[in-house]
Amino acid sequence: MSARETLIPVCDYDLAATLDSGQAFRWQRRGKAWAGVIGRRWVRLEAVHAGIRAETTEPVADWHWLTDYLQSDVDLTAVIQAFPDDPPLQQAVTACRGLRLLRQEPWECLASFMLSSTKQIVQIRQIIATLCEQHGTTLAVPGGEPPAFAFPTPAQIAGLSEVQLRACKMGFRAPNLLAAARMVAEGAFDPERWRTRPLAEARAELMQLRGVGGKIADCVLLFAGGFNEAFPVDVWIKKALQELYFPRRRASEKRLQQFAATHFGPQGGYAQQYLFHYRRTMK
DNA sequence: GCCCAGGTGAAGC
DNA sequence: GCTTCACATGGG
Repeated sequence: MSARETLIPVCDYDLAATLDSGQAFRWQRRGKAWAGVIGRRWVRLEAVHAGIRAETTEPVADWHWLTDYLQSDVDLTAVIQAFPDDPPLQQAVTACRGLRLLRQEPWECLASFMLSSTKQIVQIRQIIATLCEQHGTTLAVPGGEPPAFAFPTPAQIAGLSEVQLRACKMGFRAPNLLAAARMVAEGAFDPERWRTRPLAEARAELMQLRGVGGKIADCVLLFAGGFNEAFPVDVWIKKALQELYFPRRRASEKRLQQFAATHFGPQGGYAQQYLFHYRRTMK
């Protein structure tokens, strides 16, 4: 049975917080719903009482691509029970209950976070929107919807010049993205193979790319690879850790990194997302 | 104008 | 080892 719509039954899922939390950059609010692109499909999502209502352009027989992206089968209670039992984290969990991690497509996630360095989230969204509009494949959308575009493939980006990429306002990040796209297009880097390796190896593999350091690698490991123990340390997390866990004395960069890597356990990536969202939206 | 942004890499002590 | 700086661009 194919249909253009479905209901994904799920509870404890804050769709708005999840889609707007800075882990993915392509979701647009449309009233009570959200419009976006997953792979080569346009999608509209809306939180309803029984779960998440989804609508696509063409009829769909198997919705696994969407439930996998949304990670709607994850038992959030079990994830949160694996968190360390400390007051700051419990406070963030209480405030942001229902916040989830998505499972994104590896190339789009890698490229997106390569464009994220020292940019505000609103600006990252703008750069990526421009990149997709100018260089991504146009997708079919329902009547009345504005045009939608796929994220440009490695081959599409590899065929561009640095000047064309800089025209998307990505500045000094342009040569790094171009080099990565060319490596993928030439077969010198597989944007998916790292997911099958142990975390440390996968992280090292990603960090071979110029412009990918520890933080961006951790974002890709977490948001596209399902490495839930990955804990990206960015400026917001540094503020959160400093204020919540070291309020008396200033903690060094190294101390914060050490704490981040050891305190939060196997579901540290979820904990990171709660602390990140809490610090960014609650104060 | 000024400071900062989901950083990284290279150069300087 | 650790600290400082350049790198584009735009928001607040």
